[in-house]
Amino acid sequence: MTNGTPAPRKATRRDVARLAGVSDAVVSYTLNGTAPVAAATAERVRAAVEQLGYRPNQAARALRSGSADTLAFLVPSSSDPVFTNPFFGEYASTLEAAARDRGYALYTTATSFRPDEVLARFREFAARQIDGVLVLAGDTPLDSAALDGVGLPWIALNVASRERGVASLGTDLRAGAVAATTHLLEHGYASVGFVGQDDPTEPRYIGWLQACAAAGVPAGPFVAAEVTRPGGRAAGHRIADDRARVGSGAHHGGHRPRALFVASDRTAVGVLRAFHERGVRVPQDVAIASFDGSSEAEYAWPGLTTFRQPVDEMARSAVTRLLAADRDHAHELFPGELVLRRSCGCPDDTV
Amino acid sequence: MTNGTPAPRKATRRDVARLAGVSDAVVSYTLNGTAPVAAATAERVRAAVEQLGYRPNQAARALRSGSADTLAFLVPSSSDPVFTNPFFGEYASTLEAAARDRGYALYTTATSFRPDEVLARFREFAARQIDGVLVLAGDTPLDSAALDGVGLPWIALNVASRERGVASLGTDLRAGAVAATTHLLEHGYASVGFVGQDDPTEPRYIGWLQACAAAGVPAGPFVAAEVTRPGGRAAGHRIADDRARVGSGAHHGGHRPRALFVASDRTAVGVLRAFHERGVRVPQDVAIASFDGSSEAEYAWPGLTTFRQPVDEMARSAVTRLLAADRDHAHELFPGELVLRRSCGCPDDTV
DNA sequence: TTGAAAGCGATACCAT
DNA sequence: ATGGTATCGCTTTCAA
Repeated sequence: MTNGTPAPRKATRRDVARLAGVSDAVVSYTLNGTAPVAAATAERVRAAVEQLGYRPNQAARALRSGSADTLAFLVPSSSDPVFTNPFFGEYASTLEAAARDRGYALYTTATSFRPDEVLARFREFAARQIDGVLVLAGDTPLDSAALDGVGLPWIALNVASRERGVASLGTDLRAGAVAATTHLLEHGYASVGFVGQDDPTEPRYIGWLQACAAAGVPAGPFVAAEVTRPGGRAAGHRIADDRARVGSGAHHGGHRPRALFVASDRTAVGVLRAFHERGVRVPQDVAIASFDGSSEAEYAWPGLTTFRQPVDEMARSAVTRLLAADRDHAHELFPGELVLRRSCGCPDDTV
Repeated sequence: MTNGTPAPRKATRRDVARLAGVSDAVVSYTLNGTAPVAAATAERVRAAVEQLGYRPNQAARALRSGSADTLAFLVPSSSDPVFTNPFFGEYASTLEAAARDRGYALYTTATSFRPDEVLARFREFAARQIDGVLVLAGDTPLDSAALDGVGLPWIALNVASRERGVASLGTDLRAGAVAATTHLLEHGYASVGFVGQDDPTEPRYIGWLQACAAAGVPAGPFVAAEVTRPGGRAAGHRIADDRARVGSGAHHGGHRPRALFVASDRTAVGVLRAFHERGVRVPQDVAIASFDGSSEAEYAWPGLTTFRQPVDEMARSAVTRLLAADRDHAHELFPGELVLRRSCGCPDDTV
């Protein structure tokens, strides 16, 4: 096809009113519960609606009421094949369910991470009478002042830390890093290295340092890697070949670590790949714990021990807060949990 | 937050008209090119638009014109965590770009696979003045008559075969199965087994049989598996333990095959997992080729040789056909290509 | 409890 | 080339 029939001239509210023998207003009252309607009248209206297969025109409703009963989910992405963000699918799923539960539809849109593009999307949303925007921020820098200027409520998802004036939420990355690193240490490995972004202010980096310090072991080595599978693979090759160089903030390095905290599942999958290629065994030669709890950690080989981000809870909270009458500009931090699998040296894993 | 300012009272077309010193109509003419406008006038209008930051109200436009300039992407999913369809992300990405290129927004929605739910979504789309629907069908049965009744153009994505009266497209699964199986045979393996759904009419199953027949080798064994990672894992365990039973249409079985054509990457990832658990080496003990060309095949270990579905091309074609003035009810078949990696026994792979 | 009617903001037809 | 204006379908006062 494209299939499609000349459309049997859709019934309007007026048709319903006539058939039920009432005024237009009463139809509205009945359907929206905006005013009391006699039981008998309501019954006739409902029958007419049924008979005509009447569905209120949402465009008219939006025009009149200024609300399209729709939320937008905006996914800025730095790489070209958008929706590349691994969290996208998981968030989309729950956000849609949560929005629908509250009578809203969800409108999903990708964009480049460029501030002017993000702003342009916000403007488009406003023009479409959209009621609020959920932004999957990740590491995208957001120009909150400009976005606020559009006049749409919005909230940032997947954000690491509080920023003045922006509503946001995210997993407690630091605590997760502590949990993962500590677990590795409890296995008895003498030290734990870190693979992740080269950013000394990053909470996972900080958590790793803290856990090492708390255990009284030297932290290291630090191996810089992009948050991608190729980035992880490159880092893995450097480690396997004992070329891991000391990155910023590293305390020592240059020899292959016995255990590794990798800052994301994507990166860890790349590291695993590199290790396979070089014959480095996990966990026998190097143990690994990673971060995110995404599905790619589950079926990796060996299964990745990983700190799970509570995406569902975060998504539901995001919708609730976005729709709340009394809006806050807080940053909500969610706890996660460590999922144990084989890669850290634990005996078995469920899948 | 939720952030949001009291909204600086949005400018309407009337404000623009007044500021530019023209009538409402001229603003429309200028912006939409619906009628000739003097260059000087147009300039004044544009300046006013700029100055006021005017954005046409899309709800009003939709009400008046009957079109929201929006396409819907509907993803029926059988499992509860919706958006579980592995193609979802890839399609969403390209569909959105293609729609945007043509001035349409894309509205993404998940639903259960239940026919009445799908129908309900179509009705909702119609009420929202949506212009057309892209349905990611997969193996979802669609009640095309009922959907046509809604009066919305629609097209089914990811469909295996032509069905009367429905516009659809999909990869040539049979040809892909032939290519994958044949490649395995060319490696010199004496026979090639099949892991996939237990459905003798399935094109990949048929293609597998055909390729074996063409090479003059017995086809088998056939191992039934759900199109999921756990399904693949279970099948993999049966194979590794030499418990692979003869499924319907199988020609022989009961001993571990030397090579395997697996009908999807998801399934293959599960098989790989099972083989790792049992110490079956790929490709030394069993070679594997799979189907889809998704990103999970790329970083699996070993990298999966897989038949890539041309998702991008299909998505672009879907949008084009959906928007075409002269709608067809054809089924468009796309060729794919075999991506060689290590799992089939090829020497190396790029990643 | 019900009805009449005034818009919401844009489009497009009909004049001029 | 430009200006009036009816209209899209619905919500919501205001009166009755």
